[in-house]
Amino acid sequence: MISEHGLSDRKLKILHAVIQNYLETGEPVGSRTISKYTDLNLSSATIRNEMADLEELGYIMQPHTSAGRIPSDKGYRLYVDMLMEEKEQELGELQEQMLDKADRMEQLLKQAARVLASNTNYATMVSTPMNHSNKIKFIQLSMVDDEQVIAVIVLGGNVIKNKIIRIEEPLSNENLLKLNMLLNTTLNGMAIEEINLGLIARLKEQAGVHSGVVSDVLDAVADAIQIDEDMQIYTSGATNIFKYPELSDNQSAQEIINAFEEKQQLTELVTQTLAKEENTGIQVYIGNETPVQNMKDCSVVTATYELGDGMKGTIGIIGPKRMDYEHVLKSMKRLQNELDQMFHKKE
Amino acid sequence: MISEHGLSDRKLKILHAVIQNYLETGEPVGSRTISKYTDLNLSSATIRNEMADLEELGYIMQPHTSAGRIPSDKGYRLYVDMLMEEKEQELGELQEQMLDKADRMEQLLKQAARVLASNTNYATMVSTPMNHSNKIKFIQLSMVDDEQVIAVIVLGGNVIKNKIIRIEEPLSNENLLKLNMLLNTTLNGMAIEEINLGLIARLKEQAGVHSGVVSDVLDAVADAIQIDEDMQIYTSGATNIFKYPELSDNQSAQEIINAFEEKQQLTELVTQTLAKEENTGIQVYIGNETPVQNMKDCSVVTATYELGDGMKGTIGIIGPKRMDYEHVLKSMKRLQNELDQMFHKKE
DNA sequence: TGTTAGCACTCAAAATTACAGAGTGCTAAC
DNA sequence: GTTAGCACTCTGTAATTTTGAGTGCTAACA
Repeated sequence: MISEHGLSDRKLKILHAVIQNYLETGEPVGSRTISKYTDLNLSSATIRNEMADLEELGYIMQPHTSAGRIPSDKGYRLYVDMLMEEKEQELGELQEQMLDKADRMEQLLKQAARVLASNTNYATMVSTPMNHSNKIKFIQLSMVDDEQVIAVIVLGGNVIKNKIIRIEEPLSNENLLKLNMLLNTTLNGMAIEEINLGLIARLKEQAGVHSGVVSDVLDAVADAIQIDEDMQIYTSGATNIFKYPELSDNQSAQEIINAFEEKQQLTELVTQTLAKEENTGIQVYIGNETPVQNMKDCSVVTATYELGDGMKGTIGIIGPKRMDYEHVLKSMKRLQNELDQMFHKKE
Repeated sequence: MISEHGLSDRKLKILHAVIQNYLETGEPVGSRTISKYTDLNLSSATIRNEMADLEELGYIMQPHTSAGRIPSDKGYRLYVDMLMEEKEQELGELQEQMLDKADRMEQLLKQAARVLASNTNYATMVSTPMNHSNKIKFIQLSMVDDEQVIAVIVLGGNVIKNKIIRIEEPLSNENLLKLNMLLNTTLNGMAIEEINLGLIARLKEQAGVHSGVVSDVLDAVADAIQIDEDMQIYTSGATNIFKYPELSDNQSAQEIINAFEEKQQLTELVTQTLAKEENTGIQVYIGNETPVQNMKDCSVVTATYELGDGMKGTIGIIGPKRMDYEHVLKSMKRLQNELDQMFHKKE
């Protein structure tokens, strides 16, 4: 039985065994181990021959001449795509842990990252939902005192933006009312992309003397769409990488932790994840496949969750290439579901 | 010449030399090194005698029997308090680097942490200013749609808080106006501590049917004072600790980095720093003196900066005990000044 | 009396050696 | 096609030696 990757059934079984064994131990695995580990009833010598083939095909490799084999990125890829079966796992526990402190979204997401990290023993990240394409729901200007006006802008998913605007001379109540009216009638229900230069010019014209204020308000609106501005990323368990010797040398550890501290790179990961639409929304990057160069020695698993409003956020798990993919994918799916549920319950 | 610590001038010079040398190299320093390093013109044997005394007095210690000496916490303390002279340093550069991207306070502080980290090669943190004791400047309720009201609260230092409040039935414009009036006349200019139960009861009574909304607004106000809620801590250069072998073993590195990731402990550090008022606002914690247990093998230097409005924030530098105190203190003072300047300029 | 030269001693770190064990590839026999 | 067997390779570890920096102490010196 040969499928498109050109591997015999027996080779597949051996590859599977090598990878599973390596996932557990983190040590190169030799032919003798496999010959006992599997139900193939083959001698180590036979296994050796097969393994030599598998190495030639690029699925496994030797760290040095007389060591066992470890999976290559290609090997992991085949494993994740085809070989792995998903584990069963006890449910409910995660949810309980999460509902515990979940009074605010921010807290909730932080907590989610934390639970996921302690649940998997890998490093995790959760991004706040992003207003991908969003509509203005409400705009309001109010005088704070004689010199300052505050602009409050509410967007689709109840995302709120403020801006304090300095003015030279106080606005009369009447004028304030007019401005509010003008802004709301013109902009409400409008998607941010629809606000173009023509519209802006028209608005300013109608605002007359107060065109300065209008342009400040529009600045605030512009800020609101700035993705990086309003996307927060919560991380947890970065130090988990120290549990895996292959990632704990100073060099790798520094790179990974740096990526976690300066969230810049994680932002990129989120962006890429959201861009690439897949069925389940779950993606696995192995080694060099990752969009984040600092994590080239890791595997990265990402998933998206939705708020219904078109708001999407990302969950990520970062661990060694020999991560427990079955467990991770399972946990990921559960968290995804639970976040979905929670947000829809709140809705 | 003997001062209150009971050390002869010569012993002081030797201690100074030991510490300075150790700061540079990170290696235990021996008597022969000192005898060459100083202008005392003493033989190594004499130095040895003095060093034995210094060890007995607890200022220096030996990692093992036949090694040189390293400073103890007590030794560092003496050094920081008395021995150290401040270095001259070229000015201007830091400011330029900072003004670069400083369009918003958040960005500014992030940038400050970053600059400080790259300038000192230690890990740094900057906390956003906190409204220690703050007054309500302005409250405004507005209808977003038929089911939701948004409450905007502006506090002393232009800190803005929002809360979206669900209501069962729409408020009429008139009622909204009344409520706004009521809230503003009652609460404006009021310090948060002044809002007590009596006041709340009175407010609710006056609000009549809408007492529910009032209590939601007050909840939002309560949130506003929650320190932890609105204090953000930005960190940078956590990976700098890997530059110092004495902190790079897995154990210590994990602890420190964990403190940086879960900001909880840093929050404590900030609180303590703000509580303890000193002349310059700069404090040095050496080893076990630190309020953060995870950093017991480090030295922590903190400073506060002010926004004039009674808003205070904290800057922190975390490094090995053998950190370059002169440089650090200098940098700290400069950053302190520059933040002060910037915020007052903006004011 | 304080300073110094000299020496025996200590200890950690580095280098050296030896050894065991895991694993391989190849060959020859089944 | 499978397997047993063997020679060979390589790593990791443990044991051992070497090296060198540094100390404390003693005795001589100014």
